[in-house]
Amino acid sequence: MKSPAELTERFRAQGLRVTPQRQRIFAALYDNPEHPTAEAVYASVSAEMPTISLRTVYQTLNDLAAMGELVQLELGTGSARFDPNLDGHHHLVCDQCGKVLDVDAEIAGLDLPEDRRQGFVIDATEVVFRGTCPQCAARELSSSTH
Amino acid sequence: MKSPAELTERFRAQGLRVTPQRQRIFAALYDNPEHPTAEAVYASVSAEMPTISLRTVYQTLNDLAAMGELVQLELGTGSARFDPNLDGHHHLVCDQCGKVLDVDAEIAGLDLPEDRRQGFVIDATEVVFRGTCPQCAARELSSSTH
DNA sequence: CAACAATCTGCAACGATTGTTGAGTAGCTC
DNA sequence: GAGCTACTCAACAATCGTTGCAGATTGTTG
Repeated sequence: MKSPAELTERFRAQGLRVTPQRQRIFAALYDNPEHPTAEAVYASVSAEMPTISLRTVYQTLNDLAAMGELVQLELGTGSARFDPNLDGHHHLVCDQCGKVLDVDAEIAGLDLPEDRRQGFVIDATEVVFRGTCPQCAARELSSSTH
Repeated sequence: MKSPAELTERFRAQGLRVTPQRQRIFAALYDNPEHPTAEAVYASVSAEMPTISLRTVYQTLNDLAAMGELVQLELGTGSARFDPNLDGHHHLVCDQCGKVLDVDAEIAGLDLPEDRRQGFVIDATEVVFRGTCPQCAARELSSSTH
């Protein structure tokens, strides 16, 4: 994702204001480009700015998503996750704990032939690999041998 | 998905009872193998059995999902959708209206190489094509020329 | 610096789903 | 067909993630 400075410019260019809250959110996303939930971003920013509201975090994340500066993922893990990585890529999702990791591999043949699109205009193609992460697998193992 | 008669057997085999409510739900899914939400199934069954409760529909759909007789899809469309089609297949999702269609095409090369799995045990691979369905595209067009 | 509009916050509300309770109904087995 | 027990219903509450709202606050522009 863009640097906080670049995002600041983009916000101004759109007539959006650059508040301290937003700057902290930019920084939090830039420092920690995982797939945070809104709650996670809130927790991170709250540490430095205890008065910020969760509402503001949602607001800013939505603004960023609307501008295409991050992607909102809906992976059925309960809450939305925001992905600052804009390069086309795919995800590994742990069904146990909801963890999301990026897949570092090209996946070929993802183009849906015209005659299979049923009239849809396709904007994005996502591949989700669901399974169990190493930590959860270990936890399962230890509880079953117990 | 299995026929109502087969589901009846499977329920009995599991020690679950086969009530008229459940039978109607089986039939509704069998007749109309779209990707209904719980609410949609409820609406469909309510037409014939006005006293059925949404609670019962959720219960039965969850039972079916637990038995593997249908798949619960989480596509970020607000509510869960239940997919009676058990063959490995993929989905077209309309970002505007939330409609979900099956993709009738094999997609090759979906195997994630061992060295890209980051320790995950992969159970399932889903491909989601997101875009705009013909109806929503038409609606957009007519409202913009207006 | 003043003024205006955008933003922030705290709280209430929302939609989807599940828990609970208790009373009534009715599968299923013998 | 009787009895056990699962199931259903209804009504309501609660949960969780997210968004709407009102009033106070504050970037930003001239």
